Amino acid sequence: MEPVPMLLAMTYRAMGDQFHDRLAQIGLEPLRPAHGYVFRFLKAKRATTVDIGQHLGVTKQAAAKIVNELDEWGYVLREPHPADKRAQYVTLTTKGRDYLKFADNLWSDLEQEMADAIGQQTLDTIRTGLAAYLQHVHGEDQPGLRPVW
Amino acid sequence: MEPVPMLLAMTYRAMGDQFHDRLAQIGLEPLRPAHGYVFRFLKAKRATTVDIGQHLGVTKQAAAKIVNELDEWGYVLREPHPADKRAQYVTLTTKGRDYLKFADNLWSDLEQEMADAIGQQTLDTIRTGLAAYLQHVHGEDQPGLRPVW
DNA sequence: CCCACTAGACAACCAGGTTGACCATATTCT
DNA sequence: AGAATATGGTCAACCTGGTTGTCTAGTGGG
Repeated sequence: MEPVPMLLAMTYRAMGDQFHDRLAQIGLEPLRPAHGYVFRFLKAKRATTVDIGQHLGVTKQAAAKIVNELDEWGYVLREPHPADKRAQYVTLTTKGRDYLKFADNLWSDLEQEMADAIGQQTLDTIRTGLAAYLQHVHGEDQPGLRPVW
Repeated sequence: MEPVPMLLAMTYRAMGDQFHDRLAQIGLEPLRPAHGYVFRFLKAKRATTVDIGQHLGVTKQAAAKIVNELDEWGYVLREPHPADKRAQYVTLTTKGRDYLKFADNLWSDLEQEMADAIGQQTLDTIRTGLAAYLQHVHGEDQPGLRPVW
C-alpha cells in the first residue's frame, strides 16, 4: 500500500496540475504556487518583502525576486513605509485582487469536485485530520510553507 | 480555512522533514525523496534508467544523474541487459535493500505517530480518500510522481 | 552619540532539472 | 537483405529558483 506521504504528494500535484491547466486555458500569466501564497498573505495583512520571505520560508532575496516579478506584471506595487524609510509595503493592485478572487473560485471548484468524487464527509475528515496533525507537530507557530511548490 | 492543497503540501513537508531529520541523526547519506522512490521502484521490478525516468516523471538524463549518484554511493549497480546490448538493468545492492528496509520502518513509525495523534480511523479515511481521488482523476494509469520532492 | 541591528539591493554561486545532439544497437517496413 | 526509423545511454549547454555573502541606508536602545 502506498505510504501516506506519497499519497499526499500525488494528490497535491494532481490538484495543482488541474489548477494550472485551467488557468492556462484562460490565458493568464504563468504564476506559480508561491505567487498565489503571496497574494493570500498580502490580502490578510500589510507586509514587506522580508515578511513575505518569512511567511514563505525562504530568504528575503528569494522573496524579493518573486515580488519583482509580481510588480513587473502589475499584480502588486510597493509603497513607502510610513514610519521606516528603509522599508516598503507590498500591496495588491486591483489586478492582483482580481486574480486572487478568480483563483479562489477555481480552488473551491476543484475542492467541490473532490467532494463529489470521494464524498463531502470524507473530504471534511481529511481536512480536519491533516490540520490536527499539523497542530500536533508544530503547535501554534506553524512554519512557512516552503518547498513542495 | 486553509485550502486543502495547502494542507496536503504542509503535511507532506512536515512528515518529510521529520523523516529527513531522523535519518540525519543516524548519519546516513543525504538521500533525497527521489532516491527513495527509485529504491521502491527497483524493488518491485527490474528496470533501466529510462524506465526509472518514466516512473519518476523526469527525463532520462535527469534519471541518469540520480542513478549515477546511487551507483557511486553503492546503493545500486548496473548489469548488462541480456537481450539488448544498449541497455543496462539497474539493480539494488545489499546496501540499497538495507536502506530501503530501514526507511520503510521509519515511514511506518511516522505513520503510526500520525495515527496516535489523529486517530487510526481518521488516518485510514485519509488514506482511502486520497487514493480514491487519485483513482478518480487519473484512472488506472497513474502518472509519475514528478515534483513536489 | 554610539553601536548593534534590520530592510532592501546586488552579485556570485549551486542544485536539479531541461533541451539538443550524438552513437550504437534494435526494430520495422518494403 | 537493406534502408529507414526508433530507442538506450551519454555528453554538454542552458534555465529556474533557490542559496550565501556583502553592501548601503536607516532604525533604535543604552
